[in-house]
Amino acid sequence: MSNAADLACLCGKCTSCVIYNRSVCHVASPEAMAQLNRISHIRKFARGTVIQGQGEASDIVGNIIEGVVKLSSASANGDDHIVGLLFPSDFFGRLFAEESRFAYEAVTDVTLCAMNKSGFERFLIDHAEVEHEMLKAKLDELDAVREWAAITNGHTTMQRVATLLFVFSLRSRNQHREHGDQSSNPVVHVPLSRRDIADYLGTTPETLSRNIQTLARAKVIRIINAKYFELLNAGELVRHSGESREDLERIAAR
Amino acid sequence: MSNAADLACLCGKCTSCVIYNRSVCHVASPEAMAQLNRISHIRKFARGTVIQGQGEASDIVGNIIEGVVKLSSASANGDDHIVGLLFPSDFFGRLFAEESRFAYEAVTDVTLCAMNKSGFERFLIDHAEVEHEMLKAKLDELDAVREWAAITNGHTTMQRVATLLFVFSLRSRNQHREHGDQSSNPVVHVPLSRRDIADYLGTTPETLSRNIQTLARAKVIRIINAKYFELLNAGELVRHSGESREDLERIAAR
DNA sequence: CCTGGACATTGACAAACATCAATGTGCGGA
DNA sequence: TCCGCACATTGATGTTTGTCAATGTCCAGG
Repeated sequence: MSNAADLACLCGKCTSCVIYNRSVCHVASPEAMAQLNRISHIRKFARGTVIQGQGEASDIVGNIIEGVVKLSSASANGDDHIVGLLFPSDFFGRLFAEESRFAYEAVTDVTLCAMNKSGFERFLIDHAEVEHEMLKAKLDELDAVREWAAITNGHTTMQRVATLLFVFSLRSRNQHREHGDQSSNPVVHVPLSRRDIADYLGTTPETLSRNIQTLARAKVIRIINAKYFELLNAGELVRHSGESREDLERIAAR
Repeated sequence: MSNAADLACLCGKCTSCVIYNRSVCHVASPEAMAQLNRISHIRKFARGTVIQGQGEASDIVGNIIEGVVKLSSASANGDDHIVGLLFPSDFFGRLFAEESRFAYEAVTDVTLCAMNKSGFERFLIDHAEVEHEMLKAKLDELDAVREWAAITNGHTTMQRVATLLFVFSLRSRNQHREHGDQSSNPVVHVPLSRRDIADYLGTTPETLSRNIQTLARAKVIRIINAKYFELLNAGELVRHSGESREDLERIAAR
């Protein structure tokens, strides 16, 4: 069927889940949590796995525990575009629809807290407080998608590249700080291939590469390897993005 | 305060409202409907009015009865982009947030079924069935925004222009048919200025105009005036859009 | 350790697009 | 009705970007 390894739920009580505080689950009552424990199970998907194809029946939903999932749409003429990226604690899948409008693909190895779609839909009927939280999360997501659309739309490729790098630098800040070297420059981890980044930014790998190299030559970043960058001059990166720092921080916070 | 004329609710019972069947209200019970009648009132805004500014406190929500509202975002460097258009039966405003991330502006004269934001939020607590419908609507909207982002992102300006014209032709089909002349070609009404269309498509008025004129020279459309077009060759328009007809119809249905 | 293949980079060129500037057009107010 | 102003169109030009092709680099598997 799928490349996923199905396991029994290993997370014990949801309250000890690593993403509990950031996911919609945190508003669930103890009774609701117990029911969530019953209907959810951990599933792992290897990097590159198409978890759900575009137009396929939507039958699995849940929260991302670990890894990055890309949401993409292929148009009639063949080229596909990434319309969203999902990170740990983001909700995965499409509720209340027969099929998924977009393809979900694991960009890194992914761990999912998965539930049967209709099972979770039934759960929501009895737990309006979770559905309420879901609505709030989706309203936030809607703003974020629109905001990202405004960025990819009217800006130069350089501005989009700078925006993406800076936003990812804010997101990976915590990980970096765990290493304890506050003195050195931040390290930005972008777990996407050049093609995926290009698809996300609405450009080509060639144009993207040229812009990254330009930033490197200008000593704004240093390319450690294809997926890791050292941020040498955050102020310059913000300047290249054409956005205000506050806007960038709001985008990163999502 | 605002340019709006405030009136007592003229729509009588919500069940006779012109957008009742398409709005979230249609799932409300008689009791809920009575309460909606109490907390809502009709407001009218003249073309060009900024109903809610970007970053302003969000205090008014509701349904659009008539007219078109644009949702736009101005970035730090000054240029603004239209990230969405709202049509009759669409929900207006941002629930569960202190301020609005985007500016709402009346593109045509607009009639709104308006409610106080916190009043409607309190209403939703007691009426989970309406909140449930709201969630479904927002999930659909999320798909639509992502789909539109995919279109504006990786396509040429001509493809975006053709897509917009064809989608608007499907939306204004009903209006046209009311005139009774099924024999003649469909008339497409685009109630936006060239600048607004350009902002929506992520291009400039000049490039937009050139593409429209190219379509006219190719006898795909005929320009009646700045906001009305006669559709001479729908098949060719679809071809220029680079999308399949099914995809375009789904986008139009929203 | 070597090798093959996928991925990233670089170069040269053509196409699409934005910009600046000028001209045309239509609508509403005097 | 006429006028003025905002809006739409058209033209000329430079920049950005996509495309095609070649080369370089990194990593996994033998």
